[in-house]
Amino acid sequence: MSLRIYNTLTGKVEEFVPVNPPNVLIYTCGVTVYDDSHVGHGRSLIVFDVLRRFLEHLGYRVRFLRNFTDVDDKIINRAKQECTHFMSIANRYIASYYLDMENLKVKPADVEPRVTEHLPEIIEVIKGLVEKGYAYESGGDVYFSVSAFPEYGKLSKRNPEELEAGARVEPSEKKRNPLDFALWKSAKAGEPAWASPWGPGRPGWHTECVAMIFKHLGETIDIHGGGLDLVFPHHENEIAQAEALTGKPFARYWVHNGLVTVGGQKMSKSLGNYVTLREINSKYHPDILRLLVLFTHYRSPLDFSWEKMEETRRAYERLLNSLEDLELLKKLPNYEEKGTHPLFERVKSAEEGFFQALSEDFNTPQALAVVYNLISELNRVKNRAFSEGKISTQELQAYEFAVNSIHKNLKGVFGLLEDYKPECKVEKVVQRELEAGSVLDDRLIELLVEVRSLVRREKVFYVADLIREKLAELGITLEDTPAGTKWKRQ
RNA sequence: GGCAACGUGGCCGAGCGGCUAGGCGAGGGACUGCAAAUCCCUUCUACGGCGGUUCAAAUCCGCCCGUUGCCUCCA
Repeated sequence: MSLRIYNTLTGKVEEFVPVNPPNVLIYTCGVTVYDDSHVGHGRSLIVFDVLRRFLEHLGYRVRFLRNFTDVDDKIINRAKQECTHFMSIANRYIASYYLDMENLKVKPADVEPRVTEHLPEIIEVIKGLVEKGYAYESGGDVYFSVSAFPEYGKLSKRNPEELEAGARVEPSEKKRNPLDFALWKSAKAGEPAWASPWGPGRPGWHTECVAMIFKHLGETIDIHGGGLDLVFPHHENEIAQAEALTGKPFARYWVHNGLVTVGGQKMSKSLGNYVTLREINSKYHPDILRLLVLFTHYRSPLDFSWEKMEETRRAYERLLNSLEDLELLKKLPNYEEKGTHPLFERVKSAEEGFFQALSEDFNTPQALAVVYNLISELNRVKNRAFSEGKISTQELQAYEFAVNSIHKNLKGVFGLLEDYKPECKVEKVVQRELEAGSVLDDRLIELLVEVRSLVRREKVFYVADLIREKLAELGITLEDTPAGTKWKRQ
């Protein structure tokens, strides 16, 4: 099995062929650490986390980089506001970011480089560009000369003349051409600065990624990713610098995820319509956001709402119910049946369909549709077994096979159900804020459930209903099935 | 203004030349002591509009309408 994926550079879905298989080099633009991350960042992180897991599943040896921009205007401004050093702002939000990643179950990158740790490399890149005539020094700043790089605009499908006509590029007397962009900014008073051949200053926005990629991955990488909003100018400018310097393709596949919107508008700090990952995490299990993200194709816009979070939560619980009910089915009386159960074949073809969907431009919604079809099938089996009050050994084995298959793939590739264990209760997975020190520990609930089963058998239903009602008030839901009573925390 | 993308059933959301997406919701039924969970059925001509290509178009082409993104920092 292979992967076909949309390449922003060519505008087509292409066969994925790494430069040096089985190695795959991936770089994604990380965050600028001046504030908490929001759902928009979360989507990007989840998308590339799953893409990486899928490539690993395909047998590739993935080397994955995600950077931190830990010095820029916003960080400096924030530091000024708080009368503190810019590094303490950066460190604070890097710590915050790591906590979000851990909550979201996003695998750490192999290298997570910071701009401030790569000044020599960045200066090297700029020096090289100046020497080759692609960049010029002007009043302590260094600018990349867009006109020196004829292919400028090839990623974002723009041509420089049109961009100039747009006239929204801020004019600067230091620039020769309004499209030229800063590689090095001379330091103003009170700003962080590093020594350079052009005087004290700090790097521009785009060079850091180039320098870090050269250092940790090489001159040509396989996949360069990020949000759609980075295509221009950021990625365009990265290409210009990197390819001007090396004369080699910088990245073979440019992969961009669609943006998160709220009420149709882009989620952003400036509009104030953002929801932080921290808030999501305080209200929902991380799997819910992950599932929400994966229910939409990675290139489409995703409109976030709390209603949608609720819908997704219900869809998630439906999934868990079917997996968990394996334990109930095991309690039913068994009987022998001839031959192998057809469900075995269905599971195998579902698994095939799952990966088939992913290999065609990473179609996670399609893959989930396959999973949910299988879930429906399992529920039909379950329904029949419950109504007959028994299950054949073969069928039970097939059900277990299905549960294991779903669990394995959703966990390994989608990063879902990381902390799901068949013998543990669903609510432990879904429940976010378990009251600390609750007196309602599992053994106590099980005792009540047992007592209730007893009175039900004696048909003293008002007592049974009372127990169920009172437990419900305490957030414990009971469900009676032919194989016994199932309980969960709400 | 320029450059892109998108417009699918009650809502969300795949599909991108012929074949059931899927999720959520709503109504009816089965099961159940009652609930819940689950299953089955239903939700009529689902594919922005108008033309065109084709034996066949949601799917390709053209025009129009609408929404959004990028053009400034942004995942």
